[in-house]
Amino acid sequence: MVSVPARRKRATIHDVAVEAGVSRGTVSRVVNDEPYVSANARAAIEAAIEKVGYVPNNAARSLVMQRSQAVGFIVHEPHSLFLEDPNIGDILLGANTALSHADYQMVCLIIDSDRDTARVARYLSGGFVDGVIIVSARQNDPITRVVEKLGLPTAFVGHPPDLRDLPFVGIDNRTSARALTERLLDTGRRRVGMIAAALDRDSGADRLAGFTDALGDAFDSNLVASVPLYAYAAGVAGMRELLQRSPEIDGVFAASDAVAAGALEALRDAGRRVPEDVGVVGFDDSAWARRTQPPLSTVHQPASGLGAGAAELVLQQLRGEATPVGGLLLQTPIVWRGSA
Amino acid sequence: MVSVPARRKRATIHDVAVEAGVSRGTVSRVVNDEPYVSANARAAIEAAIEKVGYVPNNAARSLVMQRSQAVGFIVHEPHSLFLEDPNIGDILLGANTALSHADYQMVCLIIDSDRDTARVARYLSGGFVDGVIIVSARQNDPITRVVEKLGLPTAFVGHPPDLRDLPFVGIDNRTSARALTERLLDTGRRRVGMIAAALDRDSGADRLAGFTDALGDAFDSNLVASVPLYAYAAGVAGMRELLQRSPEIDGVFAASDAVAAGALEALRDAGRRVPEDVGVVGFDDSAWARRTQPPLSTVHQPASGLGAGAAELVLQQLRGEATPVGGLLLQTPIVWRGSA
DNA sequence: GTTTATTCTGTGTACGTTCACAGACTCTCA
DNA sequence: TGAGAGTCTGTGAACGTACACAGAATAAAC
Repeated sequence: MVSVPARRKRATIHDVAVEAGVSRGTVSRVVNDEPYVSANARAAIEAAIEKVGYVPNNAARSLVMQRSQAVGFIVHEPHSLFLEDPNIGDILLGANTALSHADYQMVCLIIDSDRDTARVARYLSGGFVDGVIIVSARQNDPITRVVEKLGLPTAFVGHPPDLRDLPFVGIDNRTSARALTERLLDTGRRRVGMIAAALDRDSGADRLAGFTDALGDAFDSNLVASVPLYAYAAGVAGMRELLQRSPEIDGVFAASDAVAAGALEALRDAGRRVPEDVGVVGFDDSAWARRTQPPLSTVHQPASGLGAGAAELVLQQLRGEATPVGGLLLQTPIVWRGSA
Repeated sequence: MVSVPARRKRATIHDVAVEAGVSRGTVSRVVNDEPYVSANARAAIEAAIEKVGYVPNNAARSLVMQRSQAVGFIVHEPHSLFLEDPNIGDILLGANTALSHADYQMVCLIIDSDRDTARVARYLSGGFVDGVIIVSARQNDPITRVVEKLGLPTAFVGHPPDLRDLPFVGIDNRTSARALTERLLDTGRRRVGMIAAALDRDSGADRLAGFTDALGDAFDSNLVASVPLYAYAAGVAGMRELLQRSPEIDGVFAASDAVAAGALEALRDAGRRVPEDVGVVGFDDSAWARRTQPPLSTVHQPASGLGAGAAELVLQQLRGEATPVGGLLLQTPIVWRGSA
């Protein structure tokens, strides 16, 4: 007669205790690396753990410890953005690496509809996570409110404009834009313009401010075209506008790589050579940057660093440490390629 | 004197019971939508839940139910792939959507080093997840072995060559390649070649097989160039080789969009016009396809469908249902753009 | 040899659920 | 009226762990 190979029950701390001839408490102390365990007992318990194949039950541990050892990673974007924004994948990876290093698990929470919002809010209230990382929060975001009400340790990647006092990690758009523009000026360009984009966002406004900083007295508002989005088509339109207004233009700072790629097309159409006639720089070091002809000089987004930084900010709070006020601003190295 | 705003304790099922004047059991029945609850009691309990802000504690529930309501999403790739492969993000999204619809949570487990392998193996053994979705498993993968040993419900996105009997979801590379090639032939091309890539992978071999199927007797091995990787540079090299061997070539099936983009460059260098002189088709419908000049005709990868399919496969096993043998092969629509 | 400190160990309780069981209350029908 | 079926409700376990506490063993000091 063949016995049914019933799903073998997992070994508990009690099984280990019996096997090693000690009590639950002592096993618990060994498992949690606490002092006051004799060498004998420790050896016996370690052997017993190995023998019965013991792995601590997380649910039981969570229940008694009142924490889950998990951190939520909330992305509040339409699905399509995951495709378009190559950074989100790297942010996720960076956060995941930092969290797992600290023995925390990362749970992906993706919000794409109002139904999702409710589900995630419920999830957060359920104590499933000890903290959250929020990517691209919206202004007056319901999730942000839930998190605030629960007092959950939080870190934002990029910060919502209405919540300057919560911990966040971002890049210093203004300083980076300034450095990039200065480098462009150093190559001998005389008439440098900018295609500014998304001025309703912090990032867009700060990049323009950095450009203005770099030009100082030489700033000429006639050399700035403003487009609504960080998009290819917007770049084409913005460049045409600049060419019309200032045909003698010889340098362009595009607010993003996609915008820069569009600018390249408009310049090509207008018969200008890049970089000979006009130098072009982008921002983001996205996939665009390496695929344009010539490849773009741009500013590298330290995406995985952003993720790791946000994770670290959450972990700090979890450990009860203070977080830096005003957020964490990351360095953004300039990548010089062929376009300027 | 100001009282310390102590972290407010979460309401338990017991609090609800007291508030509603019933017992824990009855509340549990309402929460879990079980029958045999009077209308009175139900109303009182629902009001009480609202009032005390009760949300079930997952750890306690997991402990007694012996399950976690979570599914692991395992990606076994170097970090860089997350950047390069736009599909992984969509697969993740598709899986996440399907799982959360069934009230399961998705936990991201990314393996990038041997240390990660050990960590994830330990995690899986810890009963943190009820099932797993594995993306791009390797041959003889230690994680696959752990999963098998634990008898964890599993689904692969794309299947490792050595595990044909486990549930998987993939695309029908062969049929898709055949359909694409036939369509290319239908446009009147006489000498159609292929840049085959990654023949050591299922996908690469199947795409070549589909090409061969479509050509039938007209197949000419002289018109096939084989390159090691799905990469741009490989596409350039492959196309040069084909042009040298068969200068009269007027159609090319590139094994991926990246390869096709490389082929486009090689054709441009050789002074051939696309699509007038040579028709080019790619595979994947990746970001490349829309950025080349002209944009590529290609086969669309139903990435989010793959994720959703894998999730469904795991959920089926979780419900105790049978899974389709031989895996799930998804339809791949042809996207006809300017390159052929 | 007694006291005192130090190291080690076992036990009971609590965490917040679900589930099986037993009992109470309503109906219906003979 | 009483038996039986169907509906509803409360109670006591159990899940596997951490932690506080009490107590035993050992070592050190007088």
